[in-house]
Amino acid sequence: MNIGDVAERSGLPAKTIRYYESIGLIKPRRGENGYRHFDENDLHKLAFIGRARSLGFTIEDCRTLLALYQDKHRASADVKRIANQNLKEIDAKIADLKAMRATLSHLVAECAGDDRPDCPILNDLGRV
Amino acid sequence: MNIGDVAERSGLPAKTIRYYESIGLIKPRRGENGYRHFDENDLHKLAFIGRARSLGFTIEDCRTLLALYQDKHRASADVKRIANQNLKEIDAKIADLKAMRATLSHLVAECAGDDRPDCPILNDLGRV
DNA sequence: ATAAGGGTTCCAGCAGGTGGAAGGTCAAGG
DNA sequence: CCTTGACCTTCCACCTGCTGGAACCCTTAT
Repeated sequence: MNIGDVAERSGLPAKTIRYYESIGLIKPRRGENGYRHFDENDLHKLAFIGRARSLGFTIEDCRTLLALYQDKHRASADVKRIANQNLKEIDAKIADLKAMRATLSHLVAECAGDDRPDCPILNDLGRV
Repeated sequence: MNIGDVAERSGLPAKTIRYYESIGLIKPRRGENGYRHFDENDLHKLAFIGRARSLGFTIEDCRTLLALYQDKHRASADVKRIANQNLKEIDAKIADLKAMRATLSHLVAECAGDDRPDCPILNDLGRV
């Protein structure tokens, strides 16, 4: 299939697919007319990358995971290690966001109808 | 204080602080010798930006949040609306991260993590 | 024949920095 | 007084992960 078909089926923009080829993530064949030609394996790989990216894996993670995906003799432990690392990073981000949310919502509550110049909340937000 | 001091105290690299000046987030004074000179207010702003950035806020978000942070007469409907908008965005980010986390942790739990080639994480990622 | 709707290339640019070169400044030690 | 080394300055290039646009070729239908 052409890039438009595989774009639709994988959910990735054609531009992004060309970019992925340019960095060597996929290697579609070329037809007589120069058009890229994608097979089912390419489609699976693209869907794989798209999903991994949406789960927060970097391109380099994707490269590693794809190699493991293609390697029939890989150990699942390798994959699990990468996924667990990602999980840790997600947890850290959630914790940080929750802390920020608490601070901001407190600020909103304190802010209402109060025009005193000195605000302890602002001091807290900017604390070093 | 000089950029090195404020870098250490804010936890931001000196390079990043110069970049923040270049885009107008902070405006440190300059000494006779051309060195940037930072006061406590600059330091607080930098610490604030650093925290907001680490939570996934864009630079433009930071600009808005800083205005909120600096506004001594912030007891207005406008300021409250901005803060509430940011709260909504935080909530959306938390929800996204939680969804990502749920998917990943489910996959990690399913994965044996041993040296066998069968890995549910990769199987799931390869779904079209 | 022509127009629409694919496809191709390359070049530029976004956010948000980071690294390095080339050079100016300052305080301490010999 | 001079040198050394740690600081500071500017500028320009590079990074990730795309995205947009120009300029052009290919295919198909009318």
